[in-house]
Amino acid sequence: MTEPSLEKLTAEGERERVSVLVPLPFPTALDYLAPAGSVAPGDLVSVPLGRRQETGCVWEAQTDVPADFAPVTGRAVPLARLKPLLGRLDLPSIPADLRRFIDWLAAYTLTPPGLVLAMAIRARHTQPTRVQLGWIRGSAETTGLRMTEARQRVLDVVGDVPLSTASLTEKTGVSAAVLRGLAAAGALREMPLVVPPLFAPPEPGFHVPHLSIEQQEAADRLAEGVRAHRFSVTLLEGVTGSGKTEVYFEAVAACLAAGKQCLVLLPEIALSTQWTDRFARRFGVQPALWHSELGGKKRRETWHAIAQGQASVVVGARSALFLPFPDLGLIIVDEEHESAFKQEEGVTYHGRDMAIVRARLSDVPAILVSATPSLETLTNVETGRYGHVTLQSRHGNAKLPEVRLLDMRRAPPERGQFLAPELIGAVQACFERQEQAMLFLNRRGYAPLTLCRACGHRMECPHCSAWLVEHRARQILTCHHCGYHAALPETCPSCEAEASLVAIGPGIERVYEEAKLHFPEARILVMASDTLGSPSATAEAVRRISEREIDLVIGTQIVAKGWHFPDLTLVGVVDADLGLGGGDLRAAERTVQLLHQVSGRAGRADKPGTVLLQSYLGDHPVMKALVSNDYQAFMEQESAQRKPGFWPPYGRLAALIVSADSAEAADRLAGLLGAKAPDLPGTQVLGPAPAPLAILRGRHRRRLLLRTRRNVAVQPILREWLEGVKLTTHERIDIDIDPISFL
DNA sequence: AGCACGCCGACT
DNA sequence: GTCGGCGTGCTC
Repeated sequence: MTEPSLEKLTAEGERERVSVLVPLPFPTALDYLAPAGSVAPGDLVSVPLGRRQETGCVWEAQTDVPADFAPVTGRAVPLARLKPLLGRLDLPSIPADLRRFIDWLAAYTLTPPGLVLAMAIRARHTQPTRVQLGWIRGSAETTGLRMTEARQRVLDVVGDVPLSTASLTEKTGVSAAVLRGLAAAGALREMPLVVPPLFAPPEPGFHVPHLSIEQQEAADRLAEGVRAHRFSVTLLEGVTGSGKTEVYFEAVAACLAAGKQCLVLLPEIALSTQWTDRFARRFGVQPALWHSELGGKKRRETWHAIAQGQASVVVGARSALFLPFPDLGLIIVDEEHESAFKQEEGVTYHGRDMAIVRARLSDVPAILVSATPSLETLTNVETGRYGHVTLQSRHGNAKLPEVRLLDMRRAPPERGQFLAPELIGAVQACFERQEQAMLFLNRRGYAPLTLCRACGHRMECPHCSAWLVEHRARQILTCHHCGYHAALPETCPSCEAEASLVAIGPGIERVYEEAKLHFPEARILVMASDTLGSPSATAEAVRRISEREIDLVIGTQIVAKGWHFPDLTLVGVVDADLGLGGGDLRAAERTVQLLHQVSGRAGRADKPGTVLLQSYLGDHPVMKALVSNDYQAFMEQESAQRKPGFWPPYGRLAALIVSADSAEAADRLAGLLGAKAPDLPGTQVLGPAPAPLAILRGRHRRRLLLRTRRNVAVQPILREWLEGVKLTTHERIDIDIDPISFL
C-alpha cells in the first residue's frame, strides 16, 4: 500500500482560516491555518488533532441545508489559537455536490457530519499503486556501450511500447541488472506503462435490444429525461417480467452517450451476478461494483477509478451514494420499495430517499424502478412530484400467474405438518408435467420456537428478548438477532425433564424434511442466506435450477429476487400470513410486495404459472390483493388507512430508541424523555413503550415515536427535546428519522 | 473516535 | 508506596 504523498504547504505570506471536516463525531468542522489560497474546498488534507494526525476534507460554511433542519453552529475559535494544516494529500478531491449531500444528510438524520464524511472517504486513504514504469528503446547511437549477448537480446525485444521489467526479463532471460546497465548508457528509457483501465468503458451501442412498442416508448421517455440534464424523478413501474431492466438500460445508454457517469442502486448487491451479466450483454463490459464487502485493494482501486471518472457505470448498495463522482448524470434505484435500502446501523438513512436528495443536489435525473412501488413513491406520483412510466404487459406471450388461496382452516395439513394436501397434490402434478416447483417460507432454520412439553419452558436468547431458532443441520439453537448459539440441550434447562423439548412451527429446514417425505424421488434444493454464503454459491444454485438439476426449490427471501427459471411453474407459499403480525406500520404493504415478487417466479415464457397461498387469513386485504392481482386497489386502501392518522407518507415519524444496561436505567431515561416530550401543534409523542425487542444484545430498550404533520420539520424539535438530557456512559438514545423497522 | 487526565483497588 | 481499572472531557 502506498501512502498518499503529502504536499507540504509553504508557510510564506499571509495565512487564512480554513474549515476542515474530519471523519469523527464532532458537531462541526474544525478550523486550521493555511497559506492563503493553498487549499480549496473538497481537498483532502492532513491536520493535527490533539497529539495525533487525521485526514480531513476542506469544507466550506454549510450550504444548501434547509434552515428548518440545519444545526446551530458554534462560535469560531480565535485565529491566534488555530493550528496550521499539515499539508494537502495528493488524492482526488471531494466534489462540491457530494459535500452538499454530506451536509444535507447529516443535518436531516441528526448525525455529526464527520461521520457521514467518513462513509465517503473510508476507501480513500491510500493511493492505488503508483504509476508503473516500463522500458522503451533509448537513443540509437550510444557512445561507449559495450555490446554483450544479453544486452543484444534486450535491444532486439524492446520497442516504442513500454514493457515492464518483469515481462522484459522473462522474455529475454536476462536479469534486471542488464536493464539498468543499458539504461545508464541511454540505450533504454523509462516510460509509464500503459495500464489497461480497471473499468473498460461500456458501449451504449454494444447490443441494442429489440424492444416492444410499449418498452420503446418507456425507454424513450426515460432517455429524454436523462438528456435534459436536470433534476427530475420518474417512477418506472412494470409487472414482473415486463422487461424493466432492458428499458432503464436505455436510460443508462443515454447517460453514457452524454459522457456522464451513472449510478445504479440495488437493494442487495452481493447477489447481483444475474444483473451484472445482463449489463455485460447489453454494454459489452462489466460495470464497477460497490458494496460493503468489497475489500482492500479492489475497494481503493474502484474508489479512485470513480473519482477519476474512469468508471462510468457503478452498481452498488446504498453506500455507493457517497462515492465522489466527478460527473454524475443519472441515478437509478431498482426495487425501490425494498426495505433493505434502509440503513439501520450507525448512520440511519434510507438509500432510496437519499438517492433522490443526491440527484437533486447534483441536479441530475433519478429513476425509481419497481413492480410494486412503495406508497411513498406512489403518493409522489399522484401529487405530480414524480413522473410515471408504466409497462403493462409481460415479455413475449407470458401471462401473469394464477394466484389461489389455500384456506388452512378448511383443508389443514396433517397434524404436525405444514403442507396442505392440496399443495402436495399440486407439487406432485407439477412434477408429472416435468416442470419445477418452489416452496417459499421466509423463515430460516428448522423451527422458530423450542419448548418443553413438561413445563412449558421456552428456549430464549440470554441477550435478547427473542426465541432461539433451532438449526437442525448444525444441531444448535441460535438467536437471529445477536448470533448467540448453543447446543440443543438433552434435558429441559428449567425442569430437567428428559427428551421433553419439542420444535414448534416451521422453518425451511423443516419444510425440507416434510418435502422429502412426500416427494422421495424429487431432487430438492434449499436456498437461504445462511446456506448460500457467497455470491458464487448463489450463482451455482441458480445454475443448477436453470439447468433442471433440481425439481423442487425450498427457500427464504432469497428466492424472491428476480431470478429467471423458465420451467418453474408452481410456487407454494407455506405461510402467507407470516409478517402480518407485529403491528408494524408497513406490515401489509411489505407482505404484498414480497409475495407478489415471489409469485413472479412462477411461469415465464409460454408456460402458465400457478401460485398457492397457504393462509389462515383468507379475508385479509393482503390475500385479496394477491388473489385478484389488484395492487393498485390494495394501495388505495392502504393509503386510506394511513391518511386520517397522518401516518407516513401523510405525516412524518422519528423514533427514539433508548437503551441502557439495566431495565431500571432504561425506564428512568425513557420516563424522563416522556416527561419532557414536546407539546406542539401538529406534533404527537407516542410512548415510551418497551421496544418489541425489549432486550437486544444484552441492552434494555424502550421506544418513543414522534409523529408530526408533513409540513413540520422534526429535526429542531428533536434537538430541543434532547438538549440538556444528560447520558451516562451506559445510556444511549438512537434517533431514527423516517423509521422503517419498529423493533 | 482516540487519547489524556484523574481518582480508587491489588501488587512487583 | 505504584500499576492500572475505566469514567469524563477535549480535540480547531
